[in-house]
Amino acid sequence: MAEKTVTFKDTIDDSLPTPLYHQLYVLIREKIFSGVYANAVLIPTEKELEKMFDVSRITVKRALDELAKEGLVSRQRGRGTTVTFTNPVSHSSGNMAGLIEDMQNIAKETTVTILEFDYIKAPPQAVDALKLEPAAIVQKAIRVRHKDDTPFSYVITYLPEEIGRSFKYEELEAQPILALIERSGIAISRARQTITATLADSVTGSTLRVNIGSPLIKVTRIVYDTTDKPVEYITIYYRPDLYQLNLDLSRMKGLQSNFWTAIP
Amino acid sequence: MAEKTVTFKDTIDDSLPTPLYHQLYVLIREKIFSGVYANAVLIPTEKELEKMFDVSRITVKRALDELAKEGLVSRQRGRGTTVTFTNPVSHSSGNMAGLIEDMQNIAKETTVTILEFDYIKAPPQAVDALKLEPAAIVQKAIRVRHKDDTPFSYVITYLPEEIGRSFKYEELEAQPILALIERSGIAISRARQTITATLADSVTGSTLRVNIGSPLIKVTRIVYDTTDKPVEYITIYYRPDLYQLNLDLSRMKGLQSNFWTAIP
DNA sequence: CACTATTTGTCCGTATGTATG
DNA sequence: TCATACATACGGACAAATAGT
Repeated sequence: MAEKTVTFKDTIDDSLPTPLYHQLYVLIREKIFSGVYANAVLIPTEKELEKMFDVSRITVKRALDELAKEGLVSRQRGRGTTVTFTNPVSHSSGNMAGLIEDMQNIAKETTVTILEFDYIKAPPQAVDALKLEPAAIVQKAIRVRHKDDTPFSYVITYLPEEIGRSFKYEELEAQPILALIERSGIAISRARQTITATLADSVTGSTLRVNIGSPLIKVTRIVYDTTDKPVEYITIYYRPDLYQLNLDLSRMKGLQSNFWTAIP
Repeated sequence: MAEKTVTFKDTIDDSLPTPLYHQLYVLIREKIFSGVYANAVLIPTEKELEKMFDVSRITVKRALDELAKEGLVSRQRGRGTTVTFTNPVSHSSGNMAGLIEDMQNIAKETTVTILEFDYIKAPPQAVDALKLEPAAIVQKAIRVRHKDDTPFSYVITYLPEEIGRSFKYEELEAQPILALIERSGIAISRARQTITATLADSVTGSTLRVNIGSPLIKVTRIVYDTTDKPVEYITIYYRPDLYQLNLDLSRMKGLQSNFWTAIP
């Protein structure tokens, strides 16, 4: 029986744009999040990490200091570095309705700031998604959603002009956009959503208060009405440390539910 | 009516670990992927970018050179820099069955390499997910899935020992792991899956052939049998430039399907 | 209560990479 | 291309806090 014992040796790469201390920071942080370094346990000492990754102590120290600054570890001289983060284990929150209903619950617990609200010539991706004429006008809105004063999502929406005109700037602050769309007499039937990962740039990074180059969950969604006409094109960036997408799958009936959970 | 015309001025941040040329590279790349800079159009000249982001020409040049090296743009002296990438617009691939069935289709079009295969003392997150005794033994396997010789996913699976022992190392190369679990007499009923974003570290980065610090989609899944006993704990890292998660949502019946699509 | 090994905090000198003008 | 400034990374030295003998 072939049971190979592969020693899992992590390495960091010197021939890359990202600084070593940041690579190390990411690597250790990932171990904390994934539970390899569990809460309250001592992680390897500076000297050990120095040998493990073949870098200088200054580099190790800086990586650990950054982790400490983010509150993921606590450092004490003479003692070592301990993890101060309990990774959120599989939340078994009960089943929920679909995303559309769920979004209205999120809206109740969070606040919205509007960064941009404008009618513009539709950019190519909006023309494509909303099946518009090339020079069509769309309503573009950029909103940031906060929970307890911490921003967790950056939302760009494009609506066909006639739908956008059915509500005012001020209403967007108080109500979810799907509710406003429905109020204008449109019956929403389905949505197609794509989930991927990207890096924070200067705009999303500073707005969501994360470093440029931090990972973000990117969700793109096109919402259709009952006549299969696209009525909303939306792009959302989520902070993965604050929000995650959960899916419940079932063999019998296909997907059951999906919902976002806050990470405490 | 308050129609503010917000000039969307992107900036890059000097007070950050990532080099400026790399921040600029990420920023422009994102514009290309999102369709702001569509295929075949000229992007701003070096001098314009220099002024837009308030950096030196050397920095701009390096960012554009990196984009050219990746084949996203084409540079011609005296002409400018043109985008040579068509962003994949909403694939309307027909509806599909749930993830469990879909994975078997993926298996047919791709190849698997096993990096690690071992029986080890369960790490804390596996103990928690699989509801094991603290010192229990689990089968840990790390596999990389390729499509056309390009790696697109890095998969870590943990199985309770008795399930793992029901098949051999060699079988894992040929068959999807869920099929092997079912063959051992276990009836799979449901799964809970969490999707988030993370950064490539040295291991995932080099295996998936992306730079350290590149964004990756991270999926964590716990699969349960019909008695609600967890039978598999799995973590997958996907390259977001090659694979995306798609969800079809419906107001009436909850989620309809979810599937991964390759990006051409 | 020292004594000691361990571990982190602070500092220095130097070499290299990044970015500006 | 050059000169300059700053960040990154290295090796080393010493100080201060901690835990165990």
